[in-house]
Amino acid sequence: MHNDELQHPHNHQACLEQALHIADTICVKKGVRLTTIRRRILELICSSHKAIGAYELLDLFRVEDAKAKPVTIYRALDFLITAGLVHKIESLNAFIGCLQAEKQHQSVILICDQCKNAYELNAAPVYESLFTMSKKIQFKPTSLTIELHGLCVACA
Amino acid sequence: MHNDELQHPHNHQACLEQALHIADTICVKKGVRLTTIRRRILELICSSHKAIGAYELLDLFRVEDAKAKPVTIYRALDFLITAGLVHKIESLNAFIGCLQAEKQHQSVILICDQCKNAYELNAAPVYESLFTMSKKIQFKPTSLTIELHGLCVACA
DNA sequence: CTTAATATGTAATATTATAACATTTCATTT
DNA sequence: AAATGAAATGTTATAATATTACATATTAAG
Ligand SMILES: [Zn+2]
Ligand SMILES: [Zn+2]
Ligand SMILES: [Zn+2]
Ligand SMILES: [Zn+2]
Repeated sequence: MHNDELQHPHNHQACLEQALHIADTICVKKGVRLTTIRRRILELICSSHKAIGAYELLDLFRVEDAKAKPVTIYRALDFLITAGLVHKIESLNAFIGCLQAEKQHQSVILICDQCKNAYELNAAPVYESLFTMSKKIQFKPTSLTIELHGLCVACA
Repeated sequence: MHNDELQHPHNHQACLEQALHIADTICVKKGVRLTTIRRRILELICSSHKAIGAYELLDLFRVEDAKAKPVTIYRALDFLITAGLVHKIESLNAFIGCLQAEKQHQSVILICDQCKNAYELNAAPVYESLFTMSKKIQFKPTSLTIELHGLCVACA
């Protein structure tokens, strides 16, 4: 999966399968359990590149499990985010699957406000620059959120 | 007001007065109305450098107007944010006053997760870098959120 | 003063997220 | 295989954040 594929039609079935396969591998490696529920919710999130909200996810999940509750979704999200398989987009209160969870990455999220597709772009120099700046003022960084809204090439 | 003042004791009364004065000026220049409510809410936000939530703000505002409702706060926030006088910190669902509203600025927000102080640091090169990246993939940026969490020098 | 636009009041509700405690499932030890 | 303890899930309730809709009041302009 390359970044540019996300802006164009692509074989998304393969894209999804890869994400799930990587998730399996990572969870085995980390010794954590990608249970049926967790895996299914990851699958729902990765079923497109659009950012999806927790309650949208709940609606989808309820197709199979009519009496699922919000906390089911939030627990799975918590697990998936901690495992690095999903990212929260703070400015949307929505979630996307990570397509490069297997490797350490320093990414920014680009969000098309028209089509809602969101994807990560590697931006190591940006992180470098920010960490250098914070070092100068003796600020100890722990986590960084970078979200760029706009219009993708397809929607512009 | 210099950035480093925010990490150290400073004359915050002057800091607050300056923020309100700049707000007055900007609203006159823009031909918008900084009403009593709006100005008071800005004053409450700027009463410290800690990020403050809408309902915290409501509690403070209710000391003077016992029957104020959430929408009063959200309307004022909407106005103040549009005017560039306040920024929302997406990763906290909280708000801070902007100390450089009079000039165009490209800033990142540094948030100390211990003391909750949050302040803006100019980071034009970071914006440059991100805009260059997005240009390459023909993404048209409209807005950018950069929030760096960590520990400030006082809390480390 | 009248008018139209803007701001505020008021009530209800939508959306996002977590707390608390019971029960079940799973892996490990005996 | 049974006992144990930890992790996951079920269930109910509620907290926290934010908006909609419509009525009334205030303001600026003609
Ligand atoms: Zn990622
Ligand atoms: Zn788009
Ligand atoms: Zn100050
Ligand atoms: Zn600012």
